[in-house]
Amino acid sequence: MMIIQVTRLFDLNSTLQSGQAFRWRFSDGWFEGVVFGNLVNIREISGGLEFYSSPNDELSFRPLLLDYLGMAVDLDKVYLALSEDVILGSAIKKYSGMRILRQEPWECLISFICSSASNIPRISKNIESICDAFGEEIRFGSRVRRTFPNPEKLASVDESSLRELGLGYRAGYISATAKRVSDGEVDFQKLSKASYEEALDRLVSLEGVGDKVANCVMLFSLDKSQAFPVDVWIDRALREWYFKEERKTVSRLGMRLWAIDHFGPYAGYANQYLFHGRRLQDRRLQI
DNA sequence: AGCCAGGCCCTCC
DNA sequence: GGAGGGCCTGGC
Repeated sequence: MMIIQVTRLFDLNSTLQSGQAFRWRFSDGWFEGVVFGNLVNIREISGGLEFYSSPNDELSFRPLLLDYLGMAVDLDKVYLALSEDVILGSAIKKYSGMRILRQEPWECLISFICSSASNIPRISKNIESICDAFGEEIRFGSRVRRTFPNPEKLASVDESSLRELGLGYRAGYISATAKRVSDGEVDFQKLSKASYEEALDRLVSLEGVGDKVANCVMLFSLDKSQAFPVDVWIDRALREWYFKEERKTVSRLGMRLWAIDHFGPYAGYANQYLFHGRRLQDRRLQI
């Protein structure tokens, strides 16, 4: 067990339950998840975080965890840049401390390929099934979870066995993308350093990856804070809160271009707050 | 029963 | 270039 003192603004709940990542489970006041090959239990305590990790010891895992949680970013600076926008200002106040995760790109990519025409419970189930079938076991006391399988592993299984997991038509996309990634066609390290446009071009060349999915991957795993994924929720939020007067309909691509221009280098944070706010406004949200 | 979902891809205009 | 239909599966 280890306790981390956190002086920075942070809210674990909204960070882990705002649809960015799909392997966190909440029970008895703790979140349990699998990141960087570790089974992790974490909870927020006053003034900080308490966590367990396995198989790595907490001392060596701590920097990875903080990085994953997006703790390197100065949220006050982000808020300062965004809060001129009145609508965002109130969302920021409401969900203060919600951070953008920095996830592992490969898992993030496949997760959002799975997200197409789906919903969070199903996506979570799909990802967990993939791990159960092809990942490697990790134990922590009596708890057992499995890692997310690497590109080589997923490239080696055939599409039909993915379909059997209930992935539907996404199985073909996953299979094709896994092959291209394991062939070395995509270098996530490189994409993380590349420009937004360069990374976008590369990602949308993959099967099952369009503008929305690519922007999710860039925002949640490739350090592109201006990335602005436009899904149905953002579509609604912008239409209702920003384009109320507009007569003609704006396309999703148009929305993304507008948003990056309007919100600037932290458009991705704006996206996350708008997304979260608009979803919570609906009753029947499935967390 | 039939529609629609955290989209993408293909076809056709 | 952009609108429209099809696509797996599950839930209402």
